[in-house]
Amino acid sequence: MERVIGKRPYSDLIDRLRAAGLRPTRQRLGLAKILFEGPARHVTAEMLHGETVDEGIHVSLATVYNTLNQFTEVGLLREIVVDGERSYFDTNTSDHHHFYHAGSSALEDIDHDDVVLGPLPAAPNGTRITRVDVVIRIEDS
Amino acid sequence: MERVIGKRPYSDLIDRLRAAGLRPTRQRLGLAKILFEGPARHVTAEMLHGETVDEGIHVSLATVYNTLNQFTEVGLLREIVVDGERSYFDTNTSDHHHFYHAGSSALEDIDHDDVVLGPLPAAPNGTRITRVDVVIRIEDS
DNA sequence: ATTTTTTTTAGAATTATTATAAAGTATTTG
DNA sequence: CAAATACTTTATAATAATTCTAAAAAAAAT
Repeated sequence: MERVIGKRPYSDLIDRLRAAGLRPTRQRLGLAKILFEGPARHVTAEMLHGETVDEGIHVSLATVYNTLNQFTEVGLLREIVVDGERSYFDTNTSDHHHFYHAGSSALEDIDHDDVVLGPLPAAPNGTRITRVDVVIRIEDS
Repeated sequence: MERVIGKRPYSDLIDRLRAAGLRPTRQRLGLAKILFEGPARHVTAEMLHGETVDEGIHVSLATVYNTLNQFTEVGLLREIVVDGERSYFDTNTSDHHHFYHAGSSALEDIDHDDVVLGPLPAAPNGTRITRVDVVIRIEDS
């Protein structure tokens, strides 16, 4: 994530939110900063909320949920479901797959090209395929 | 002991539960009958509980959850996670994949051989692969 | 600056599931 | 078989993740 020296620190994020039709509010900017600075990552609402507390940003848990859902709707995040308990949001929105560590519930990205799929079966009548998820479950050996 | 085929209606299920180390109680037998008679299917706890009510069997929801978990532990069922809200249990315990219909939340089995996977990426150090799930998400077109 | 629209928030509500502990049933033992 | 033991079921409470509500706050439009 390159940052141009001399620019106002949030201007990239402001533009990004505006482009997505979301008002660049204090809380959305704070969350976007945490999410999109640094390398790609996987967060839950609870994790993200914890980080806002650590940083002294005041954002309610409800807003964290709202924001994660909105960011997902506009394509800034991708929602991943691996176990039934909680939802993960992936800042890597490209087409890719996941390792799921059953013990720690941690996710790890697998590059799209590292999983080779043959031709997919035909979708049932009246439907079309919108996404293919491959989850490779791993355990400590 | 000789067993007369077709004599006692529950004897197969009783044997199956016993073999799995589970006492063949009235409620477990009732649930097993619903689950394992007829073709393979995908159920949630709520669905299965609804069916017991329809059949006039009295089984509490807690027991339905307990039983689904126990059946899964002993390999009589396979748990499938596709969206975060609820867990599905699949009476087809063979290695296979799924279509997930986003609109109706319905699952459909895909035969193992209908999804061809190339060589898998190496599991991270200290871990081993225990399962690979392919979920093909479909929507009405 | 005023109005309008959108957003945030605290807290209540919902949903799926698991825990608890008392009562019931199955199995084992004598 | 009956008594003792072990396992199950159940109603209910508890938990956890997430969404809803409606009032207050902030952003954008006028």
